[in-house]
Amino acid sequence: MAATQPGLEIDTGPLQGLVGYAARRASMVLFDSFTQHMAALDLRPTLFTLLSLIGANPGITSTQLCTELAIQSSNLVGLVKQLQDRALIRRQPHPCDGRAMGLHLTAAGRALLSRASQIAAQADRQATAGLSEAEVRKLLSLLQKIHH
Amino acid sequence: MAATQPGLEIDTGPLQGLVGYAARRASMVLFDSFTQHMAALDLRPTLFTLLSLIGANPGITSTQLCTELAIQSSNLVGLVKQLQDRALIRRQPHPCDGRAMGLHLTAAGRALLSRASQIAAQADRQATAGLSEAEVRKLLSLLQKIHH
DNA sequence: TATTGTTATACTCTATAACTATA
DNA sequence: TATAGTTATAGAGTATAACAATA
Repeated sequence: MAATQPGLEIDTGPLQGLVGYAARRASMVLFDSFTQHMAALDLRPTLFTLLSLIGANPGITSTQLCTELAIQSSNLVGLVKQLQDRALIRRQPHPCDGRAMGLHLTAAGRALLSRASQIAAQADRQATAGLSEAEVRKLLSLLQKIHH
Repeated sequence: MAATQPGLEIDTGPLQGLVGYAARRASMVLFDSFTQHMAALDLRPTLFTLLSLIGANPGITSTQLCTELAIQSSNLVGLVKQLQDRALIRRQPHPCDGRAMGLHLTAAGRALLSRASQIAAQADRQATAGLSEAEVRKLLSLLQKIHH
């Protein structure tokens, strides 16, 4: 007999009531949906996030991105380099701070972001297909309350 | 003048309406709270999850854990080894499948899980302190709808 | 043949420390 | 002295492929 009996229910024990566990599992579902939908554009969630923020905030600096996304500046370097190597962004000296570089989308970056935004919205809708529109809005609002 | 002006608002652009982005950011807050509260017990979220599932399902196998948590079996090996090295679990031959090993908590594992469960609940409450009890229940329900 | 568990490997993400150039 | 950005490095998390033992 096989050890794994498909019908057997697993008790999640003390994990059941934890928002942290539920949020992590839901994030995995959303992440998988995003990755599958975005495969053709070769954009991981992190790169899409960066592209979105640079697109919406032309001239934003690495430090500002780090603060907004709560990531370490040392970890941002490679990500920005990837976007630059793919010619999706360009770096310009900051007008009033010689240490900083402002980040801007290229035309290719704008085009990719436009397509990627639509795909990300589709991936999001698919992963939340079991929820009504009102539930999605409520969920967004509750998650944002935790973040801010 | 510094490039980063603290008062300047960042536009999150197309990320604003994405449940995936909101869930990831909320997960980060919950993860940080968990890590801080659990530092004394030296339990990462993953190890706590494993300990919880083994505690609630004595004799559970690696394959069952992998299915439940949606992780690869090759990645589970090291995690189980850590728990075993810390004498929190023991492995017993499965009664009716010579290939499988049933996982069980030791007395030390039960004691640690008991303390850790309380701390995890505290961490969860702190990260969701901005929500009412009804909102937390609603949030849990919506997140679980996405997962299942 | 299929499944359980394992090793090896590689890529991503994350965290820390040390460094440079400029403010 | 503090800040913007970089390099190097190490620890987790995650993915695939290949394998031995057993079903």
